[in-house]
Order: sequence, then C-alpha cells, then structure tokens
Amino acid sequence: MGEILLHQAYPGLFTPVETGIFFARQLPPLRFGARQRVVRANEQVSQAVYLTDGYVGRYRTDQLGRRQFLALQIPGDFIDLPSYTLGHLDHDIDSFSTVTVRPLPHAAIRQLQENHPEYGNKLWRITLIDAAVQRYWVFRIGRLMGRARLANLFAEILVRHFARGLSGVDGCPLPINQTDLAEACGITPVHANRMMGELRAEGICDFAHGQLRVRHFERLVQVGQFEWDYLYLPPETDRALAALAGTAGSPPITHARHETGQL
Amino acid sequence: MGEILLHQAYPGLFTPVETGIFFARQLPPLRFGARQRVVRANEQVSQAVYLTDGYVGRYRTDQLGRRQFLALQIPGDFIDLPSYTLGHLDHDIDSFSTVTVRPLPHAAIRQLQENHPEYGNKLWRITLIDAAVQRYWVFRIGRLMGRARLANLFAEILVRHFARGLSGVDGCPLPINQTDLAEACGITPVHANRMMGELRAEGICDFAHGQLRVRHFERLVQVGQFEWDYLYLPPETDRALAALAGTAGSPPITHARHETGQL
DNA sequence: CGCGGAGTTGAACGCATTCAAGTCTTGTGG
DNA sequence: CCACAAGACTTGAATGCGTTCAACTCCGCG
Repeated sequence: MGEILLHQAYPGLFTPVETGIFFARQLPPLRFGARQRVVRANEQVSQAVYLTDGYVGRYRTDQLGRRQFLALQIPGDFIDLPSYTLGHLDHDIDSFSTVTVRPLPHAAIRQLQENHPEYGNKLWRITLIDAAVQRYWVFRIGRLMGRARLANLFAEILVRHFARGLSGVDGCPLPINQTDLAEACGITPVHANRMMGELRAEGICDFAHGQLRVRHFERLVQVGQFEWDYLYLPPETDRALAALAGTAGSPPITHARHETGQL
Repeated sequence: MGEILLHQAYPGLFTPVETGIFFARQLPPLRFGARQRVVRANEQVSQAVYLTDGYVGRYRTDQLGRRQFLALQIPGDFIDLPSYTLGHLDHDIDSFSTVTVRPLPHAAIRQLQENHPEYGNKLWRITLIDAAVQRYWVFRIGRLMGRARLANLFAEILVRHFARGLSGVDGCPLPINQTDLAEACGITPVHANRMMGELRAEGICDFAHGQLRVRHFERLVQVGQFEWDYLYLPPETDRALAALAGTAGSPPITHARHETGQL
C-alpha cells in the first residue's frame, strides 16, 4: 500500500529530484476498486496515469467475449503513457486489486519536455521497454508449452518486482485468480490449474491467495526458459539476478565491429 | 524495388519535406541478401535503420533453437528505432528477402530532435504503434486457433501494405516460406500447411511463391476476427478498409465524460 | 445455514504435433 | 539434356497436449 516512487520504479532512469518534478505536476490520486475499468479503449484521454499501487491488466477480447491479457502491470508502471502521443488506447485496462493511480496531464508532459528535453526520451524509453516486454509475451505464448509458460510468466512478474525492490526472489504479490492467469498465458483455467499443480508438486513455486511463492528460483527460471535481458535492467540488478538464478545473466553487450552483413 | 519514402510509410505523420530532412541525414543505403542477420541482438549500435525495401523478421529462439518470430517488418518500417534510446536490441532481426536499409545515425536523430522538438514525438509515435502491433500479436497467438491465426496475420500484413499504398486488398508480397509463417503464428509448419489448405479450399486466400493472394477480403477479416484499430491508421484509410471489409471499421473515438470509475 | 466464487479433479474429445513418406520445383553438374 | 541433390510443399497416421464438460470441494460471506 506504500506509493512507489518514479526513481524506485525506474532505477537508473529517474533521480529522486526528478521524481519530485514529476510529482509536482501530477493530479490528485485516483482510486479504483478491484475489477474496475481503469482506462477505456477508444476513449480520448488528456492525461497519462502512473500506477502507484495495485495491479491492472491490459486485454482484448475475441468475438465470443473471451479475454486475452496482453500485459500485466505492477506498481510503478506508467500505464498509459502511449495515450500522450496516440491520444487513446486500442484496448481496455482493468484493475485486479484496488489500485491507486496518479494522473499526469498531457499538457504537463509537454511542458516538462520543453523545459527538460531529455525527459521526453526518458518517457520514450519506458514505452520501448514495455514494447520489449510485449515482444517477449509473444515468445512465451508462441513457443512455450503450458507449464513453461506459467513458470516463465511467474518469473517475469517476480523479476519485475525484484528489480524495483518490491520483493526478493522468494515470492511476490500477484492478486489475480487462476482464470486471469490462464487468460494471460493463452490456456484454459483448467489447464492452468493442472500445470500449477505440477509446479507445486515439483517444489518450484506455488500460487494461491494472490501470492506467488517461489520455492526454487533457479529451477523456475530453468523450467520457464526465462531470460530477463528484455527488461533492460541496470547492470547491478542483472548481476544480482544472475547470481540468484545460477546462470550467466544477460549476454554482454558487444560493439559492432563494422557495418554488418552486406550481400 | 522502389524505395518507399517516409511520408508514404507514415501518412499523416511525416510530410514530403520532412522526408527530405530525414533523408539528408541518412547514410548511404546498405543492402543485405536473403536470410542474413540485419540487426544483431546485444550489440551496441550507433544508428537506427529504416527499411526502404524488402522484408525482415524479429525473433527469439528457445533452448532447442526453435524460432518464434516476434514481428514481421515490411518496406517502410523504421526497424530499430528502439536502439536509439536503448542502445541495443534484445533479439535478432533477419532478412527474408534481399533488403535495403538506410541507416540514420543516432547523433543525427539527436540533432533533429534539438532543431525540431516535434520530431522526437513523431519517432516516439512510431515505436508506440509498433508496441500496439506487438500487443495484437499476443492476442492473435493467445486467443485464436490455427486457421484464424493465419487469416488474422495475413489480414494484418495485407492491411499494412494497403495503408502505405503498396497494394490493394487483393494481395501483397510476402516473401517468406511456410515454415517462417508457422514460426510467426506459433504453430508447426505441418499444421500451417493444412490450415492454409483450408483457407485456399474455402476460396479465402492463398499463399504461394512469396505472394499472398486474397480472394475474399471480407471473409478473411471475418475468419481471422481481424480488427485494425491497433494500427492507428489515418481516418481515410480506416474508412476505405471498412468499406472493403463490409464492417463498421474501427470504433469511434469517444471523449471521457469525466474522471472515470473510482471505487 | 446456504449461496457463490475459486479451486480441483475426472473423463472424453479434438486440435495440433510428431514422425514419416512422397511430390514438386529449382539449381547444379555430368 | 538428363541425373541428382536440396529445399519447399503436401499428405497420412499415430500420439499427445490441451480443451471441454461436468461434478465436487473448499472457503468466505451474508
């Protein structure tokens, strides 16, 4: 229930001072109950909301009204920054838990951009990482089988909490139910249930009462084939995770030797 | 083989004059053969490349080396704009066909941003639409079954060509093979083959020799449950598509009546 | 106490995968 | 010109992962 600050959510990107600058422009917080529409698709909005507390999910529905979650957002996510540039979203965002958001008027963003040209790029960066996360969801759902999909998603949620200092690697809050989880993984609730049973039986993790408890982070990462390079975490965080996962961590960034390929 | 220009690729966003401004900063074009690495993962780059001709695909591989395509890029896509802000990509980009790219040095982008503050937001917008496309891929792969997935992807590729004036709705180039297609849809090549056989038998579309031919756009859209709102196309294009698809088109953009929801 | 939502389990079905074989095309070299 | 190899596409058959339908338990709450 504590309000996560901008520099905590995006370490290395924003300083405490900048958090203050942004904070000063924010409108009073808005609170939503669980299972409410937080941002409506196709609705022109004039402010971007920052999720300071609680959990929300983006989704689209098919012709039969069945949901597919496109992303899960955790405290500290700037959830509808795209609306600043695009004006509206193409999908809905609903709350899972009670949430608190702080709206930042588009006009304020524009002003901040003018006074501090680098802020535009910082916000841009946030949306680029979101896009990278989106891409990884395609990989997860497209290539992994049921159990691995779940493990992989759990690992993502956990690591994203960890990177913000919101948890260790032994578990984190995830106030959603099994059906939501299934809709995030592109499987049925029944199957999600069975696969989670396996993960639990194998002593890897268990998920109940809105809490994810990870018994064996290393194996969670293995079973889920999880890599976190796509999260573009600060080097310290990456190293810490590598140590905890018993892996090499994200691959090193090399330098192009010359203009590549050619025919 | 003609080089698509910036204002043609992003109608409504860039003017011909701006195309010239960007063009003047671009480095000489680079050409790649088919099946080459165009952008390498985890490699620091100092320029963003604009795909003027040819087709490339983003992908990640699982532990067994099996690919999952994350996105397919067509002529006119600014393919590694994320590298400007992030410095490197977390995934590889390979060419399908022979391609031509025009590199724009990061330093040039920075200069352009300084001289024309709105350019930063325009490039940002491009990446936000890319992100929306990514999200839609999650929906496609997560919620649709084999045949619908293919139809939906075909519809996307077709509409993206159409929106740039690169084709009608009766077909477009797509110089990839069935295996690539399967890897983009998260199904096996064998299954992709069978489902495409069905689409062909139903007189909806057929895909061969690197060409997608759409016999019945309206039914393609229906079978694929395709909506194109996530592409954020100009209103004229949206209306034209709606007429051709025999549907209502993208939902109208409404205005928030007041600060939503609350508890 | 009874209701409803969430979680769990069983069994039948079916979409998709896997393995395998065969066709067709294209390009290469004898 | 033909033989052959390689790759892409096609098809059949067996297997299996995941869905669907259904029933039942558990728990919180009115």
